[in-house]
Amino acid sequence: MPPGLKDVAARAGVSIKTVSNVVNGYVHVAPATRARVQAAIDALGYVPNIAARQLRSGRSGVIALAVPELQSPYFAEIAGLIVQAAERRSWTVLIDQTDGQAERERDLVEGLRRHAIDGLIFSPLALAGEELALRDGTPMVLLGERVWHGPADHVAIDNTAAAADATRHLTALGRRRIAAIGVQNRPSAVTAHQRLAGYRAALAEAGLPVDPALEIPAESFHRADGAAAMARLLDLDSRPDAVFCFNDLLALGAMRTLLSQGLSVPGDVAVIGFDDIEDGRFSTPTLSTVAPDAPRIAQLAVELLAERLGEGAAAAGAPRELRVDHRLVVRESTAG
Amino acid sequence: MPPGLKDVAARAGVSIKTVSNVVNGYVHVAPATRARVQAAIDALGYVPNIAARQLRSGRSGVIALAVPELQSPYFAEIAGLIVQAAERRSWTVLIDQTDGQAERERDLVEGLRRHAIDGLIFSPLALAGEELALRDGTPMVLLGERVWHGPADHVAIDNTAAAADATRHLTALGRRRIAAIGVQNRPSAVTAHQRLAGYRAALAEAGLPVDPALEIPAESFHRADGAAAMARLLDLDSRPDAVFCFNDLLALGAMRTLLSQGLSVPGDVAVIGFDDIEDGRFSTPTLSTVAPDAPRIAQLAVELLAERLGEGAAAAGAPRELRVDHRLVVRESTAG
DNA sequence: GAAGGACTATACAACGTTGCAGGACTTAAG
DNA sequence: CTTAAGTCCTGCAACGTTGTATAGTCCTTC
Repeated sequence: MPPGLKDVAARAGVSIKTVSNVVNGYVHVAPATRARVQAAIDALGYVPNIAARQLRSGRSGVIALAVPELQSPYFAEIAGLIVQAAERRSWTVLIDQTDGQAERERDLVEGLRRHAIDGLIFSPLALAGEELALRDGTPMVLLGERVWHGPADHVAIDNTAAAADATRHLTALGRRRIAAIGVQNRPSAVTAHQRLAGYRAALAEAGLPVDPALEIPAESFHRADGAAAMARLLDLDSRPDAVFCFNDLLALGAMRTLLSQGLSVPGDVAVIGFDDIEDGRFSTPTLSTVAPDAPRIAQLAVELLAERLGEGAAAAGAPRELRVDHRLVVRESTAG
Repeated sequence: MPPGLKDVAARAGVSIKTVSNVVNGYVHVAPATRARVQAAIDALGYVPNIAARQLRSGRSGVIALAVPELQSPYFAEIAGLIVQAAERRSWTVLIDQTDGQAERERDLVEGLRRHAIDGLIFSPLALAGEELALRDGTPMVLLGERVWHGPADHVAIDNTAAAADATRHLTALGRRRIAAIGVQNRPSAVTAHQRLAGYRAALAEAGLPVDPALEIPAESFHRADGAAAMARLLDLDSRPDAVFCFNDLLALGAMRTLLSQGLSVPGDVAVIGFDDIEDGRFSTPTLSTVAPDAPRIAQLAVELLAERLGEGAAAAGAPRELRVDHRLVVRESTAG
């Protein structure tokens, strides 16, 4: 029903291939012919059929982005930024939610969509290591720490250093009983492991003991988990005077528990989070946090993919691991 | 490079079409043949090529969802729900951010992707009315109030009634100077118009005057806009004792300004929002709001699209407009 | 014992596009 | 004047899939 090259060609009185050449900006087309073809294109409202183009060329112009969940502000922000970065290369981004389920992550890597996408930007939660190696030739960029050594590029901040920075900020304020919220034991929870490591390192640096009772696990990284974890901390004989939460949502949940118990933040307990989501800039009190350079993460992820998709040279190089900066953002929840 | 029907057929010693029949679950295939073909499929790791399938059938199995911005929790939630609903029909959702720019909305409706998607769920911000009529045969479902009378289905809550409910809640608490934040004059800002209408209706109902000084505009519906609008209200000679914000982000921003000025919520000023995003359940104080039945909106939108995509009958019916329920959620920001 | 139907499998064409090979013509170089 | 190079355009084949048409086999049923 919609017009194809054939219809345009008929109207302009040229061959199908010539129309194709005009559409693709091939140089050796006489200006007069080009104009005539263009007029026909405009008149008919011709739009190239992507499916046919892809079938022919193998490229779809679509990259997939797989994140655990869009509802989480951090991932929503990253997604938005990646869409913008991809747009500059006129790529379309197909966003997938894995809900952190291994099965869905696997489906994505192996599954139906394999032909439909040129590349994949993946923020794995459940899958770790070699399981991801299943993927065939399609280039993949992983967001987050390097969890395996297959042929995929990585873009991440230095989680351990960043967590240490956050914790060090608390020790510098003179806090002595500093809790951590967000510990996860699953082997694939690399991010949590590294933030825990950074936390412990900063404690050691300040000569403070590591107290297992202050390291609170969290099933997932949502406000409710943070609220529940804080409640557990308040049940302790001697409650902490500061908390480092492995992300901002946990921190917001923790603050909610503190404030609803009549405690003051940062008076009684200082709270610091991780991610610098917008919520933390408008909460009461505003939330101190560690801000990863999210725009840069997005930009680099897309660039790495573009290199892999580029012709020859860079396409086959060794997997790369790129570090992105982070910075400490001090707000009311830890400020004097 | 990846195996096709041809390769599977060769390995199983059958025709290409027979493999196709097995893949598509055609009934009249002898069990033995089916098993042999399936074995070949598994052995080769065959995955159907969607592009070819689409080229042949005209259907891509992809629907597009266009929202103003993913960063906004309400849209992120809707997007997540729609992805889930679409998954049950094994559709893939292509999420587009329009950033509320007319041009991007237009591109989407007319543009390149026209062939690539079977249907479109659209939450328009900048475009109104007949401009959307440009779209050819592709079915479209609009989220939000009916802004035109072209051939598209609509799914929305009754914004006017919901806004009146929120405002009525404030009058019932005995508040007399009730402000509104989020007024927009653009003709396409239908949602804002209707919430304003509901607000005014509830004031009238309570015998309160409409005071233009209390109707504060907002460029967009983000926390920063809410914070700025609240600051303007606090500059008034006599400040309001309650605020109805047209969404929760505005409300969170407004609360931030109030609390940072040392005012109490709801003691000095009661605040109510709209959307029931998660942030409001963990803010301090927790935020009263109007909760649209988002899961139902998502479900209906996908169902309507499915009907239009279905064979014959329902596909060509008159455009429908579906109402979804909402309910008032009272939390600390308005509770005694 | 013949006619009809259900079952099983195949071949061919087509979807809309682009790469390749090549033809016809023009201009520049020797 | 011949050859080479450049320009402009065209036809054919192929990408991987599925709908239609067809044909052979086997089982009913009268």
